[in-house]
Amino acid sequence: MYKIETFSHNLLDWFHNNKRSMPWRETNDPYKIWLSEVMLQQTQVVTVKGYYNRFIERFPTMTSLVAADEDEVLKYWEGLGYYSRVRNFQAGVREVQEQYGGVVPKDGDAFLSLKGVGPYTRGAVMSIAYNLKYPAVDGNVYRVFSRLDDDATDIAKSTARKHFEAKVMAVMPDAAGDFNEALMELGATVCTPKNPICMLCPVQDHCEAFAEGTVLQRPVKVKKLKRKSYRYKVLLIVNDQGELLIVQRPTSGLLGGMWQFPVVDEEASLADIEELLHMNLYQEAELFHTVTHKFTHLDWLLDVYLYRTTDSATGDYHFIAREEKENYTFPVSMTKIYEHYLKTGS
DNA sequence: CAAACGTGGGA
DNA sequence: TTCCCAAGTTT
Repeated sequence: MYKIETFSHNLLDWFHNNKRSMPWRETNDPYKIWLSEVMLQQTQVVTVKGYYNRFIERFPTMTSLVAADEDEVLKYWEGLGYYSRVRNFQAGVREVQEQYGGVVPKDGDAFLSLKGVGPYTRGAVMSIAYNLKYPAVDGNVYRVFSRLDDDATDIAKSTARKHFEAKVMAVMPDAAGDFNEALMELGATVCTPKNPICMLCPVQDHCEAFAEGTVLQRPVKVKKLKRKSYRYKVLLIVNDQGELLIVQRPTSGLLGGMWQFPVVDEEASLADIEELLHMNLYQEAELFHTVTHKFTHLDWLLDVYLYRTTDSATGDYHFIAREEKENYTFPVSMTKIYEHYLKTGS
C-alpha cells in the first residue's frame, strides 16, 4: 500500500502543472460536464471535441435542450455512435427540469437514477461539477490502479468496478473533482495501455507494477471468446449382438484421447457414412435424439441417428458391449447420448 | 451477467 | 486482415 498523502499530493500537483486534454471544457456547469461525460463514454477525447462544441452552441442550456425536437438533437450526435446516449441524455435533462427545478441534483443517488447516468457518469459529474467525493472509474482508472497495486483483477468482469471504486475512495482527497480528472488524465497521457511513459510518471514511486516490471501485463483483461456453434451427426451403430460402435478422438485438441460414438459432419449422407465405416447400415429412425453441449468456448449441437448393421468393425473403430462402456473414457455429451439410448433404445 | 450497442484509429 | 482500445450503460 502506498502512502496516501504523498500519492494524492503528487498526482494533484502534476495535474495542476500540466496541460489538460480538454481545455475546451473548462467549466463547472453541471449541464456541460454531464453532456461531455456522456459523449466521452467509449469515445476518445479528440473525437468528442467537435461534437461537444457544436452541441453546446446549438443547445447551450438545459432549457434549450428540453425544448428541442428529438430528431434535431439526434442529428447533432450523428457519427458519434451509441445513439441511445443522446436520447437518454435529453430524457435525463428533461427529468431534471421537471423533478429538480432545472438544477442538476447535488445528490449522487438522485443523479444516478436519471436516464443514461451510470456509476462512472455519476462520479464524474458529482465530483467535477460539485466536488463531491464519488469515484469515477473508467478504463484509465482500471489501468492506473491495476498498475499501482500490481493488481491482477480481471477488469473484464462486471464485479471489477466496485473493486476499483474502493481503491479510489481509499485515497480520495478533498479535491475530489481534480483527483478524478487527474487519474484519468494520467491514464490517458502517461499510464497508457501500450507505451506507458513511466519516466514521466508523478507517482512512479508508488507503482508496484513498475517495481516488479509487470507494467505491460496490467491490467489483466480476459478476452471475450467468440463462442462458435457446431452441428454434427452422431451415429449410434448397433450390431447383431447389441454392441455399440466407438472410436477414439485424436490425442490433441478438444477432448483429446477420449472415446466417442462416430461423429460426422451434419451434411454427411448415408452413403458417405457407409464408406467411412466400411459397413452396410440400416437406419432405425429418422432422428433418434438431439443433444446440445456447451464448452467454455464453443457449442455443440448433436443430432443422433440410430443404425443397425451385421458387419464387423474395421480400422480404429470398435464394437463394445454395454458392460464395457465403463472401460473407456467418454465426454459428458456422449454419455448423455448413451444414457438416452439405454432408456429409450432397444 | 453476458451481450449488445457505433465508430474511428493504431498496431 | 484482425484485434484492441476509447473518460460506459442498459437489458
